[in-house]
Amino acid sequence: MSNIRDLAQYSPGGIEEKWYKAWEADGLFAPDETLPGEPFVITLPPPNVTGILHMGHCLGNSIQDTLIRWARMKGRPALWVPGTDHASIATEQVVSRKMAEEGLNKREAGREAFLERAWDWKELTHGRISQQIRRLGCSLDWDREAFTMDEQRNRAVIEAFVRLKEKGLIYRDVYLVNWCPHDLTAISDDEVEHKEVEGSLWYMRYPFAEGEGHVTVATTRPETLFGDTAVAVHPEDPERKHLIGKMVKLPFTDRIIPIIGDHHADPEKGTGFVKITPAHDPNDFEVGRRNNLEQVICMTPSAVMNEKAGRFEGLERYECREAVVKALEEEGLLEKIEKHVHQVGHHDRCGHVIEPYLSKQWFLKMDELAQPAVKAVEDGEITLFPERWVGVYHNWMRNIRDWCISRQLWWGHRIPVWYCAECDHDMAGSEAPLRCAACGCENLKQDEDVLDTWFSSWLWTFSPLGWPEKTPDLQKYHPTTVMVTAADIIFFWVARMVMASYEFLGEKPFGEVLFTGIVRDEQGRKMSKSLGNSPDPIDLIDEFGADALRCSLVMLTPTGADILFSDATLEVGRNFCNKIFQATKLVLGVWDEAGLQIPSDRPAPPRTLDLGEVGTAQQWDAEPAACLARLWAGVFGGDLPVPVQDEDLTLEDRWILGRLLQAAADSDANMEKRRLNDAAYEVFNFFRHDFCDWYLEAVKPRFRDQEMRGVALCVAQLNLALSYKLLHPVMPFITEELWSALPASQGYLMTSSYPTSSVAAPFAAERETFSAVQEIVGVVRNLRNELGVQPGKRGTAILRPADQQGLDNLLGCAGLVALLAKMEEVQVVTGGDDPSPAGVGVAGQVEVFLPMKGLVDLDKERARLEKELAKLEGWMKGCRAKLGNEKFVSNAPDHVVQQQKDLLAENEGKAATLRERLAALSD
RNA sequence: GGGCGAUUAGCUCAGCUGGCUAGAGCGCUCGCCUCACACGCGAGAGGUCACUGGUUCGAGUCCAGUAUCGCCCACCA
Repeated sequence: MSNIRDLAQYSPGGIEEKWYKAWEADGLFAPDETLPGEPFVITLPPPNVTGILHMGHCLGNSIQDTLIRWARMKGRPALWVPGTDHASIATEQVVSRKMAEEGLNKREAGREAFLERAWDWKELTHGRISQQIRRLGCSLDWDREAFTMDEQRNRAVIEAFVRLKEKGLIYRDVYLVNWCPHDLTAISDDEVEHKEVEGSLWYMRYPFAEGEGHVTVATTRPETLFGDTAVAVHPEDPERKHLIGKMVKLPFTDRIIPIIGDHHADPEKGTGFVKITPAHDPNDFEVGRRNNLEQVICMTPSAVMNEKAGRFEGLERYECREAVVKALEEEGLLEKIEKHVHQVGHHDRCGHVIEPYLSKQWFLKMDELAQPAVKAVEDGEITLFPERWVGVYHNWMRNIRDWCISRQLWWGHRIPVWYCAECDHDMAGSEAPLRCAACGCENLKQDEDVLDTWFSSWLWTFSPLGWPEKTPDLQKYHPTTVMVTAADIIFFWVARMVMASYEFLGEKPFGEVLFTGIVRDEQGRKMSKSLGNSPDPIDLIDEFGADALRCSLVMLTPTGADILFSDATLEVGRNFCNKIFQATKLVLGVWDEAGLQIPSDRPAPPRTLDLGEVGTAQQWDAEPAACLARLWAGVFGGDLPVPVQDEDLTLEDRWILGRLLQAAADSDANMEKRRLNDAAYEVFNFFRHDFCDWYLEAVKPRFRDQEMRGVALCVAQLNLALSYKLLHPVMPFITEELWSALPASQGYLMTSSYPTSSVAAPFAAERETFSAVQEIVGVVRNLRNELGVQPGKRGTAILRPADQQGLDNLLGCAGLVALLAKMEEVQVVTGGDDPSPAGVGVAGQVEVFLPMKGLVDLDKERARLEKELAKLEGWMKGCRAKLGNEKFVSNAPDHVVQQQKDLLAENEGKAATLRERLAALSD
């Protein structure tokens, strides 16, 4: 970026595309198999090909890319496998809707035509989605891209189905399933969303078949009475058990049904009598099985009453409900109506009320599959983060129910089962069999239905790696390292992936699961397409840049909590990008003026960078120049462009190097702990506050000095370079761009080293001195502001340390204090009378005077001092009480006690100064 | 009905193993276009850490309970 000095502000436009293309063209997204480290592998949770990506995807993808880039830089073969999900029912709905908009009907068009449309749609959305992912900067290995319904994945699905069927875990049964009358398909338990609904409880009378009287049953669904085949009472119900065996007449029909005894009936609930509708209620279905009751279906698949409803035939279920209630009332069979709030199941995809419906479906037995999956999490073989999800996971696993895997849809993996037209024998396989294995006839027909979309997703850690073939990828990269996903699909997906991997490969699918929060808008609503409150990430990237978006998302994402998202949060990231840019601009400008030369034939820097090998704290302290040279070689390769002696390294140089190495170590430690937000914040704060606000301000005079600037430039450039390295996983584009602009850099930042460290940061003494300087500068600035000194007015500040050691430390810092506090002169004195009139403050053990030549408003100054003194005294009172408490002194660790003593002494000194000052002012 | 989470400055949230005179960003107030940056710099104001008890020398941090909000699970009498 030769024009870096010409740009007023950082602008990501163009830069992002440029680098993404370059990375891809140079093959940097593929795992570098020459690296010795342990592979780091993620399979991207495949987005649905239903539309475009939303903010939730951006969050998850940013986190994954951050992890992958970090691991890659640390020298591990890093593989991130892209893919998309066919999303059976969701896509089918979208495509049907599109067709409806054109006046077409899915069923009239037919299966083939519909599938053609669906594939077209898939092509379109896939293109859009992969474009979005690229814009975000995700370093996915596109050569390994997979689609849950492509040929390879189809083979995997069929293989899985056939194996499970042969094992006897897949069975077909007539069962009461969750049926969506809108989409006309069965769905799994997990796709049912329970919502609270204000309904009513209707008390209906069923007259005895013989004689007078009736029983009263309470129901929330009067329309299902046409499916009733019994009334149940508890077998030990003393009030009612004598009625068992009697018959009652079902209103509006000519049927009579028995009163039976079944423990499902609760004497305490309702009237104690329960109508039993085996074909329309899950409990009643069980009761019916236990008691061999007839199953009477009284609705069509669309939830319209059928011929069993007599004169109510043809009414939609809710119309029928009203009509039945009215009719009951007219006939005196309605005893009462109560308001009743209850949970009603809705289809999570279309929102329609689920109808429990009797139909023949394929199921997968789950309890056996769940065993190893439970054990893996119990044993810590797989860790879930945040940990609280472990309980949720186990609770589901231990109460697992069989999975209904067939769907009455077209878009999906067609169930690989063929039925014999003669004997109804069924055969599973990857291809159509020639003849029936049972009777030999050749009239075979494939199942019309498709598999639940999650039946392909649950293979996702290994199907993209080539399973069922034993590919090299599968051997090298499975189990994967980490799965990053939102917790709302822990059952649909995460739990099932664990089961599938143990079942088919005998090993875990991943070592850890990282649950992200849900992205919400400013009102706290979940961002969703239906609400229309999710911005198009492309628009945000256009406006703020991908780095800004990623940076804001990662910094805002605490450990798995939901995050509120708004444009304001993006400004943080954008502004930070500009800050990095500006700091670089300053350093490069000075570099150019200095005309320092970097030899072009220097060696390349090593692929890994262990800061501990560069120097321990002791080595840095003893021979800083040598350590600096090693750090330079580790980051840039080759030698420092200027000779550096130990004494060339100033206080601020040593301080910033110490802080830099500390930030690097902390940042990596936080990445290891998956506290990405802390890692990002660490560098953010280091760069913005330590490096820009203090270091760059402190070295500006040296930057203007021909003799001095060489060393400062080297230190500054190292700080920039290491900051880029630390920030690259989160903000890949701007860091790559600025890295390439550094005179000393070589190669791609993306595949350069990420610093690691296990040693303490150096320059402890210098860091202490510098923070004393910071405190003094703070006090001077505060005095200037509080006393209303004009900004342009540079006066004299007088520092009076408490002791000789303080004096020695400070003598060399006077210039630095003057520079940073914008004073003409800073004097360091011992003893003597207080300068007066002057503003007074205390920084640690140092008294700070700002002589004001009669300009001070005495009342204002007194008030200021009193306020400060009061605050101090309040604290000291508490502290003395603590130190006076024998138990504290004997029980608390020594360093804590000592720390309190030191603080007290310091504050007592401060208070004394303030009191003296107050007394002087009162004279 | 069962379970989980949240409750800290006006707003959004950090605060990981108890030692904090409780932090950040945004917003607000005051002063600055200081030769990298107004997407900026400097200085401030602002909090009984939801409530009640307990453990402890010491609790925002641990325990018990209460309240409010949110989420998940559960067979819709």
